[in-house]
Amino acid sequence: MTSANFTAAENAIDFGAQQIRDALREAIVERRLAPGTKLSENDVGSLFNVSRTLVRAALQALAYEGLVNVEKNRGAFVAHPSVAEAQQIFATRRLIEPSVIRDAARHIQKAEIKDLRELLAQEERLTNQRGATARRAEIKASGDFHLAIAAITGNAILKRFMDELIARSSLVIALYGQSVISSCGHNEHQEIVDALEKKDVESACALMLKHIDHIEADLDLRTTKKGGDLRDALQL
Amino acid sequence: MTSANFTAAENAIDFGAQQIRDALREAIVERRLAPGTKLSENDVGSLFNVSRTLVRAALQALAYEGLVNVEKNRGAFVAHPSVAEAQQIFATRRLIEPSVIRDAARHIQKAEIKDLRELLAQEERLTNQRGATARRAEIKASGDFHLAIAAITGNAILKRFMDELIARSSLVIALYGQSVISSCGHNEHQEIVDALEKKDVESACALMLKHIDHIEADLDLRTTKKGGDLRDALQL
DNA sequence: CCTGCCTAGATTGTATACGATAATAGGCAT
DNA sequence: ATGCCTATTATCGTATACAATCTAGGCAGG
Repeated sequence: MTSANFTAAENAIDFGAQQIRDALREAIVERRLAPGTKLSENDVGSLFNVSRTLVRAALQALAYEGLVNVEKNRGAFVAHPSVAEAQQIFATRRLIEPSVIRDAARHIQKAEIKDLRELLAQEERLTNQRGATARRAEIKASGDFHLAIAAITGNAILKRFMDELIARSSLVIALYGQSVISSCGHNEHQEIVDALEKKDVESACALMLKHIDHIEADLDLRTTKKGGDLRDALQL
Repeated sequence: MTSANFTAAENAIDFGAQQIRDALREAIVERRLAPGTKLSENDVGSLFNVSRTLVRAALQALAYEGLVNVEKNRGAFVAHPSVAEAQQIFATRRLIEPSVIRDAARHIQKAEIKDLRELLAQEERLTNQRGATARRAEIKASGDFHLAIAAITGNAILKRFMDELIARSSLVIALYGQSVISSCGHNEHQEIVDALEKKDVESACALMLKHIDHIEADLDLRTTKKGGDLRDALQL
């Protein structure tokens, strides 16, 4: 095997299915891979210097998470959520996240509040930076905030559900988001942490709901499904 | 390969990964496969007359659902939820299902109430039957009731989350359930449907919460994790 | 010039082959 | 008899090979 001049081989890193999955996942969530992009097994495989076997495993996992669609005999594509899916994703978030933050508010400890504040600081830093990479990092950071709250509950299952919802939200925002101001108003995150610190459970809950509403309000879901498909065809 | 006297070969049905996954899933949920049972790739493959490739795909998917654990270089085993996991599963159900039934209560229509009543009738029929197969069908039916409610919301994502929670609940009940009376009190299901029919959202919500509490109360989670592993070793 | 069919190439679906790792059994020393 | 070590075996991890399917481009007919 030509282990000479490939970056992957240079670094001598051996990629497993898990790492491929994570790498693709991150690329999708940070929107470096546009929705609809085809993920050819060969191409991805040669990128990571692994056989199609591992790539397939990674793609199947991502398909289960809803981040890619695998069409039989056609291949895997970065998911392209329909308007209906987008609505369901946010409807689910509205159902779950208030419960999550209630649970988190009960369990939260000082160290965890400090961690959240650090995340906020990181977000602010990125907001003030400019450039594409900073924007991408900001997207991820704003999602990570919601995930950090889910992590506080100590409930691994809930955390995984949130992982999925946040990842898919990122796709929806990529497709239907209007303002460039990525996903989350940073201030709202801050207000939520303030409420958590005061152990004001109801406020935190209400703020979270309003926050989700704001995110969704920034979407343009009026587009008819047909129009979406047409645009899709043009993009491909 | 002795392709002569296997039922799979006789029926000449071609199994795909999806069908293998579903078959295993059903077997696990109906508790025909005890928690801890090893699912060897070779064995499963020869059972379905397919190569390990497809079996692996199915097992990976089930692993993602939390129904099997895959241990590196050791194989896949029917999941054996710890007490902590069991608590998380039910904690998550308590968080989500009230929201689900609230959403369902809003969207529900007459035809769907009728469908639910049919499910109840089916449950009752099975309760009155005796025999192992009837018990297994009853287990599945009682879970299907919760899934049917989730389906009413029309939210595919929520439905999938519930699929996972119900399936894993079945495992937990298999491990820690005390009374033989499987999982759900049938009466409670009926009361919930009654409340739904009256559009009494709050009652339905409260009943559901109480119902989940009852299911969990029937568990014996005092068992130390160590004891569980010991029993596991004996069962194998 | 456009439309429909047909062949060639590319891509996925599945099976198999080989290498790596962990479980197991047997022998040896204590 | 017991405990440790080693050789064997079985199972998993990954790559590759072959079959099936889809896509694209060209050619003939209208």
